[in-house]
Amino acid sequence: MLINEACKRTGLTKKAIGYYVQQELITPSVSENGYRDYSEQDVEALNKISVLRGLGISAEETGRILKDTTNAQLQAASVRKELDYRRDQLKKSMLERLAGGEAYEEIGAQLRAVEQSRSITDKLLDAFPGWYGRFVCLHFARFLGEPIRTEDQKRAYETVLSFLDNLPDMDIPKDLEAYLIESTQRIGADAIAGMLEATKRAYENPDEFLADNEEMLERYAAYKSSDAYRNSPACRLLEYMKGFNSASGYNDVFIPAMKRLSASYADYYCRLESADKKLLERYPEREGKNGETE
Amino acid sequence: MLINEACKRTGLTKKAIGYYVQQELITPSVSENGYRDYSEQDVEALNKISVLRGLGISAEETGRILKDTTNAQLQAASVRKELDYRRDQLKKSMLERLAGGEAYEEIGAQLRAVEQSRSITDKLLDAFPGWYGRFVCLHFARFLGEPIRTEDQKRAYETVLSFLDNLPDMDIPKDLEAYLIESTQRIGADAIAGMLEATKRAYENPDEFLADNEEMLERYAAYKSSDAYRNSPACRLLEYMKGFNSASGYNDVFIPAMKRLSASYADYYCRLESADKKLLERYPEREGKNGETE
DNA sequence: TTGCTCCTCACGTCACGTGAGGTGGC
DNA sequence: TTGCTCCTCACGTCACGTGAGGTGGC
Repeated sequence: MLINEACKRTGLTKKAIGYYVQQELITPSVSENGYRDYSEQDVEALNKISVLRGLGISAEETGRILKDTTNAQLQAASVRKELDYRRDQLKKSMLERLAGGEAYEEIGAQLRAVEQSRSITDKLLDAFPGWYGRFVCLHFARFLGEPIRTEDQKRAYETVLSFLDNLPDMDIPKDLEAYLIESTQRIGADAIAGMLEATKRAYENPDEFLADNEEMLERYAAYKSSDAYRNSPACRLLEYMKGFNSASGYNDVFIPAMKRLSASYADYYCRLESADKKLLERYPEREGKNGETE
Repeated sequence: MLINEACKRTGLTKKAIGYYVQQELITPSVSENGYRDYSEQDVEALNKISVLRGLGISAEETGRILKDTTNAQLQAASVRKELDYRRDQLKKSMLERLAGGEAYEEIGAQLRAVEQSRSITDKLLDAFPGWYGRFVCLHFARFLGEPIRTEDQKRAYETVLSFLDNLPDMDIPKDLEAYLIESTQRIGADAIAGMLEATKRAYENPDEFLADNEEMLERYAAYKSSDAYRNSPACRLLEYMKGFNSASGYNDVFIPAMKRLSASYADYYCRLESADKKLLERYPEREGKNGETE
């Protein structure tokens, strides 16, 4: 079909469609007279593009999402938006307070904290693949709300940024990476937030958690020491990541810097350690369930 | 001071400052050698600009806010952001659902509803001055979440848009407009949302409301029939608006179209009418407390 | 021929970023 | 002279919008 019909069927303008063609989000065939011929698949893709663009996703990321057969890209976009959204929520309340008479300086300081948090979470999401990146990103986002006040925090912030900038590619074996992405492609931001909440309750009341979930923990411990687990990709992935976290400096550089940067993270880490100790007393064969993401 | 120092003191880049100078958000003096000389006031303004831009306000609107001695512009920006924020909240959940496997078509329909709601609230905010615009805007925003499904709704939507586009300037007498803006410049989006909530509770349970607030209503009725009220700018403003709402077609065109556009608004209107009737029975001298904004 | 569609430039928008090339002050 | 700062100008970015001018099909 010609462009006018494609416009009618998608609600897009000629210019917009032209732009997507130029950016190669779609590649309609060209007839002899030079007119472009849009197929049904093109229209379908254009409708998706229209929705994704309307949801605030860039043309480039839209392109990646359309090409992606897993939905890892869509999940990543969703997490990015989730974080954007939280930041906008904070910004909106800042504007509200500004309109209510609060000083520009105070708001400015909080605004800087928000931007700093953003650069860290953005880099985290890029640094780690698939669901793991989404998890780490949302996990640390919770501790990055405080403005930087001391010189030590500033240095810690710089350390974190340069660590993430220089982090080598994880280079997960292809089969394990495929396993990671496929097995977790349905786990969205909401589900991750729920898991983080559950973990939080667990480490805040470790005794209660141990009592309430005894059966589940028993089964988990049994599974962890079974042969089926030891041969599973999940186990190999975990081993691989532990290795990466030691070798890359994640454990020795990144985590300590995060503790210096964020008092709330330091506090969390401390509680987690003591909760983990209790868990180890009960189940000595396992070694730190949450240890992998600290 | 020279531009480099202005950069240090504000955290802005040379190019950004240059842009604000070009857009005349600040107008530093120029020395003989052609160098610009930034004053303390310029730095102060630049710091404000930096905050407002960081909060997502456009350079143009930032300029209006800086020039405005009342804070009507800042309040309007805050309301606009409040609505943006709500839309983004909806969009974020749509993206989440898309990532969770929901169909593009369904999400697309909801997205169109969001955009339609946006064009109406934007026009409302522009059409009415000061606090009144903010109030009307947030008021109607509550009823504009539903997608347009029928032809009749589509026509009603077009009617609403063209009504708002062709609405004549309210042309409030200068003294009344100044009164309106000044007396309400501290009422932000949060406060308005609270008032709308309270009104909602009142019309949903009119009997309870009448019983619980008897004293207040008595005083209000007494005030309304006092000479002090009749000579107040508040009274004249109300009279003026009633006249405008009759003459402009607000009552006869806009409100009926809104009822056809939004079932939830029609429902609200109906409840409001019956609640108002009860109020009139009790306090016959008054004529529709909420009538002014329907 | 007329009216409509398609095409390809080219320039505009918004809020800057990134040089290039030239000048001024120490 | 060197190194640093300031200036203006031009072009790039992102996702298109708005014509202009030319061609093609009925």
